[in-house]
Amino acid sequence: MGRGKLKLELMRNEKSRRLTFKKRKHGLINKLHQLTTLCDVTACMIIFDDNSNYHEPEIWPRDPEKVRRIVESYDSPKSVSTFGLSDFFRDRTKTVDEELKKLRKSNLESKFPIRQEFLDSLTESQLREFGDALKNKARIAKSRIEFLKNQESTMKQEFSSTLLDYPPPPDFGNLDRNQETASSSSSVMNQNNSVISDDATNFDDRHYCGPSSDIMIPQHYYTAAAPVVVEDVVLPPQLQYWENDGGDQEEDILQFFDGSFWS
Amino acid sequence: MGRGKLKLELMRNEKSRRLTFKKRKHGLINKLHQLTTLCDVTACMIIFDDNSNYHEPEIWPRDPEKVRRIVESYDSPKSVSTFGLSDFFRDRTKTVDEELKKLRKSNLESKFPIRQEFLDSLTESQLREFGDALKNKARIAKSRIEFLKNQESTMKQEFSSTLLDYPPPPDFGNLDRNQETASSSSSVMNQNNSVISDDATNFDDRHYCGPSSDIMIPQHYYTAAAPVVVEDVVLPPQLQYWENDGGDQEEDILQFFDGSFWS
DNA sequence: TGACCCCATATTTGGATGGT
DNA sequence: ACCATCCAAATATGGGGTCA
Repeated sequence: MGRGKLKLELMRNEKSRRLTFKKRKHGLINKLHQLTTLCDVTACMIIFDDNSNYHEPEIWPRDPEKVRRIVESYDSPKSVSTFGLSDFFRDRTKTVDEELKKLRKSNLESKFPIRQEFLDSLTESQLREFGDALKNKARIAKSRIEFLKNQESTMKQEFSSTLLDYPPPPDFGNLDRNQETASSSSSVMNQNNSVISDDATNFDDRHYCGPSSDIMIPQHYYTAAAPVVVEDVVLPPQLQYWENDGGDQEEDILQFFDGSFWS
Repeated sequence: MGRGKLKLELMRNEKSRRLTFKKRKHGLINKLHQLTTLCDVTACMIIFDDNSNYHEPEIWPRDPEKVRRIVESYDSPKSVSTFGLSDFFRDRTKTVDEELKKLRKSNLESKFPIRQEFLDSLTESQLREFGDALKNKARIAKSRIEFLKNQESTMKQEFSSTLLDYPPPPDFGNLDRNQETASSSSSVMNQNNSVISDDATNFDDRHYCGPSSDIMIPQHYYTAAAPVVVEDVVLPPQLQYWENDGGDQEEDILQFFDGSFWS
């Protein structure tokens, strides 16, 4: 016996259809989970069981917040300003929350560079989540850049070459509902943990991506290319093994910290 | 040989990781497609390839419009008013579009009941799409109802029993940017293709769901229960086989037309 | 690099059965 | 109705190859 081959059409038998639905749904979610962890990609899925009433949609990841985040970054160009790294700081436990809030404030006050102490303070899972938030942010900015690039090229402005000029440091206005202003320097890790000081040369293939904060970034700054400032950052203890692993994959977690995403 | 067992962790080898990603992504999309067609559910998936640059997110279904629709109905309570059946009428070919526009107008002018000619005019795939749109609409209204039910029960109003009173016919204001007003009657198929005339009795387990149009529905009407008007509708030719099939599954397509969704 | 093909095995899953 | 378990067939997919 075993089983017969399966035609790709709606299953006529209600009972087996429901059973199959549950089995396959489970398998599908399992496989999506595998895909994301095996290949380090972010993904989400929404499944409505239209037939059974009184049933919530099945989603993956389980956390609706994550789904929302992914979905938002999917149609990012429309909602750049509404997505913020602050999402990462939501729904923390009280103590961790306090600690992070403090860290965040100090982080903001020090004008956006990612601080060594900040990274050190995170557990691995927090760091992963932080990385995800950065990924989302990077994607949003990147798609925005692409969008504006296309817009620019179709407009065929004769001034397009001037876009590569070094823009004046943007003033991002009030941050975190306080009254300080911040400079435009943005700090990210690079792959070999070395220093690349900002000499304001060869930045033609990099783009300013804005600070990691949920503030509204003036649109025209996205159109301008700017050098990426890279500081020397030591990996936090939770990720040290990525360094010493000897494999060719240490960029896995670091990748979104370096400039390759923006090339 | 063959292959070794696979640990559920990030694949260290970049090459095989990318390869696996492609294979599994394909398999996943395939399986999602199978799930939806086999079990008649609506689902969507978004996969970002964070590592490779210059790459759009992979989505399923292919049509971004459909993804958008599903996603919107996922967080429906926030966007009830922005989702409309009119989505179904977008991106048609010119001729079909004209025809449908006409049909739509006549449909609206006849105050929302689904017209026989309208259903007849659709191809099977169009009909399926139409069904999907209805499903979405139903889901949105249903979740709205659930939300308000909960709201109501938590408020523990002493007037809650009055919610079952028959509400006055709502005036939905201007429709389709024209100046006509419409009655509240909503027409749906029922399972055995028979007539259930509106006698305004035993409607306690049904709820008014609003017309199938992208107009803003006054919120308080959702809180009121109302009878569902059901007219006699013959299945369009494309779906006749569902009737004569003799199986126990003829409700498969009809289900979202009858009132069972609202019980 | 990507697109396909092969193949041996790992994994999924229809269908049946039994329990509640 | 649901759920768990079993089993064998069907499928997915690592790893390797070839071609362009």
